[in-house]
Amino acid sequence: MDEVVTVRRKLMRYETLFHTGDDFTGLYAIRSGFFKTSTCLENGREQVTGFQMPGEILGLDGIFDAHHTCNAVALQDAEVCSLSLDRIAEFFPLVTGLQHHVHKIMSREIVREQDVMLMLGSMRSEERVTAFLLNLVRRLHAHGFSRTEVILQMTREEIGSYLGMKIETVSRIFTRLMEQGMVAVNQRHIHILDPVALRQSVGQFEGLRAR
Amino acid sequence: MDEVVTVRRKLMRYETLFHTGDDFTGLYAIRSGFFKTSTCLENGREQVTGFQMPGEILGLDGIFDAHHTCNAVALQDAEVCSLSLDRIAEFFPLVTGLQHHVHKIMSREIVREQDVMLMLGSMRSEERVTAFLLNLVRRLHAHGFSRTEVILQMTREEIGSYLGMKIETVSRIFTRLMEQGMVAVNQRHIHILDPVALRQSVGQFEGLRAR
DNA sequence: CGCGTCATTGATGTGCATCAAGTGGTGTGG
DNA sequence: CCACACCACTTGATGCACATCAATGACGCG
Repeated sequence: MDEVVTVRRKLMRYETLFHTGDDFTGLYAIRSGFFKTSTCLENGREQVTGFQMPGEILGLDGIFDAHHTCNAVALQDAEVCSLSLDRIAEFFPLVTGLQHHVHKIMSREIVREQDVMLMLGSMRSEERVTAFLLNLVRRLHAHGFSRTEVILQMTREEIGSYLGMKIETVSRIFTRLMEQGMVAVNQRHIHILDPVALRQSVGQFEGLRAR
Repeated sequence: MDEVVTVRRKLMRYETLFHTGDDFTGLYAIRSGFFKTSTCLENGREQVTGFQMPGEILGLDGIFDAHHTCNAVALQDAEVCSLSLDRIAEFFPLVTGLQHHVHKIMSREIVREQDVMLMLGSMRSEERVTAFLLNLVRRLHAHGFSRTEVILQMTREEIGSYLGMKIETVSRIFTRLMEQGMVAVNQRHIHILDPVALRQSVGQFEGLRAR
């Protein structure tokens, strides 16, 4: 895989990796740091479309018409590797299965977004927040972090924008979960106290495929 | 492209093309007929994740872990072509750009789902229905159908499931749009009377990228 | 016709948004 | 070191959009 890495790039907190409308030049593998993607609505407000962490891929949206359709912003100081699709294609005859790997990454993205659609379409707000938290700790744990402690890299506003609810509602739900003893919340520091109860509170969706 | 078509298959109305959990064998290009994709929630209810029409591709969700994660059901008698990804890969050295074409299709799917997420996360229900209608006629028009007349292939229930609202709300919004003179609704026959007003009623989202 | 499915319409309830005020942590300048 | 401002966040009061519950209507089919 190192063969297709063209450039490394460091970003400072709040620096933008690419903007909506930028020419697509290739994908980005996150080596360190935490990102958000968002799109700008007409009225100037932004809607967060996803959060990405080390080990994940950014930029798949730009392949379609060679332009990006969202903004990608680092929420922490971060480092990424540029991957050129051309290089991947070039190496394909040699590295059988690499092409297939790209398909898998894209398919996973499609499936994941279907899960978010499901969540937005049919969960109540408390279920969305718990699903969000559980998804976050699972992905972090997959990369070696704690499965009970999270330090959120995003504001309540960004969480709300992603989950389709207002900042006040996010806040109220955090306090409610705290009152029920499921989590301990202190600023952006979240301690998962009762993962079983959390999963139950996601309700009929606890069966959502883990990824 | 004909080279990668392995099999044609005819389906009757309400017949299932693939189920959740089925082994992934390849993609399907819709030649005729109208499909829905859905996933089953724990309690047995279903959530519709998309509608597909001739010229579109089904099955991208199955690439990730070689199993499908949703059901695809024909809403009309339909015909599809099976496309084997292996065959595509096999032909890749010969047909340069075909691989890239697959990437584009997958990227478009990712971008489209981001739009649905946006819609579910930040539109009110009247905006969702109008956005849904406009999206439908645009896609149909792209395939040679009228841009003012639609015959819905799905029930109100399925529309509601897709848009994240209840059947009664869907119904009320259709009558409201009719009262405002934007559309004429007769059962599943929809006549777009005032596309300009419809687009305005989508509000700040009229700028959503057309695809 | 009588039944089943799908859709419409009305009455009522509730979850979340909205509006508004207050808290606490952090940084800055006097 | 404190006063002040600023920001992210919390908390409370009120309103509205949509869900829920219930009844009725329209169409197709045996």
